[in-house]
Amino acid sequence: MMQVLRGELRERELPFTHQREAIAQVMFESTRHLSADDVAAALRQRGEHAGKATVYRTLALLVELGLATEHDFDEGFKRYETKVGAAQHDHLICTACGRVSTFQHPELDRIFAELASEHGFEAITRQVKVFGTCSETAACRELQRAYREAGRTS
Amino acid sequence: MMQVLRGELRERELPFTHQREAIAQVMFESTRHLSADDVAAALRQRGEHAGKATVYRTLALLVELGLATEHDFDEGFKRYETKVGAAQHDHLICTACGRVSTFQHPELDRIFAELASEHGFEAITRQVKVFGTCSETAACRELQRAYREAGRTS
DNA sequence: AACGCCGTTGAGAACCAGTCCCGATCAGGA
DNA sequence: TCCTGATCGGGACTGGTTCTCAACGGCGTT
Ligand SMILES: [Mn+2]
Ligand SMILES: [Mn+2]
Ligand SMILES: [Zn+2]
Ligand SMILES: [Zn+2]
Repeated sequence: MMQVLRGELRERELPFTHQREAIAQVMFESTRHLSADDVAAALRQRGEHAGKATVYRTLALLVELGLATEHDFDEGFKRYETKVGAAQHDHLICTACGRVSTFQHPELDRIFAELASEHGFEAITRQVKVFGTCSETAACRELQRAYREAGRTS
Repeated sequence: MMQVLRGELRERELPFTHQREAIAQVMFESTRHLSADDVAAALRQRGEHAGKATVYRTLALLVELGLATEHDFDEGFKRYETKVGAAQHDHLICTACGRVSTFQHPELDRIFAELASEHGFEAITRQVKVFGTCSETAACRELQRAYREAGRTS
């Protein structure tokens, strides 16, 4: 797993440093959406440390190498997610409780491929996010009801 | 057109101020994706003025009222776009030249409606963005070629 | 037309995620 | 082991956005 990173770095003649290894380790071992602070905290928890500039630089590098993706869930900061051994998926974000759930839809790949070729566009990445309210908590369900009623009358 | 704003504000018992009118005017008269600075500049050009706090507050209000949408095209700041008299659409963003083009796909609405009901989710807004390279300029087309070749070999 | 309530406005300070600086350190090939 | 160029990191800095709070202005009432 770490060999993937080693290989990508060697290919570009970039050094495989302790910090890059540790940060990649944190990313590869989690399936969650981690902020830069989350990564720094995870490092501390294993007795490692990296300056915040290095954390940001390395996360950007992992994205560049195709080993992670960057997300903005409208929280005021970015989150990162491993792409190693993970299926492509998109996100549903609950604006009430903040929960992020994922989905895969078999038709989306085809649709975006069609769109790109129609527009003479070479698609590299896509961001598909649906914001709304989930039904996990009573508060979220309450907001769902309120929103549906408002939609009917306005 | 301005009556739409007047009505939404009255309904919520919010005052219809000169600044809100001027900023909404700027938004409604443009079909482009405007930053807060763009809005302030457009105001200046018509001899009007609003403090930056007011610009941000009013843009957020227009989004809240359903009269505008907010976009993040990874430029480090947000952009806003009128929703009054505009068809729903999504965006293709060229990471080489920054151009943003739009598209509509007839199947997307159905797909997101299905997804939402499958997940017990009440969808309010969606953000669909495709990042890549367009074919508008020679530089963009050059990057398209480079990217396709890299994709074949890596 | 004047009054009064209360939300709005605006100049600037504050905030904060992310970037930059640059001297010390390190990876890794010779 | 040596050498060199890239990386690291603490802290300063940036810039978009939000906050503060006294002055102001809608707008319903009288
Ligand atoms: Mn995810
Ligand atoms: Mn648009
Ligand atoms: Zn929820
Ligand atoms: Zn382009």
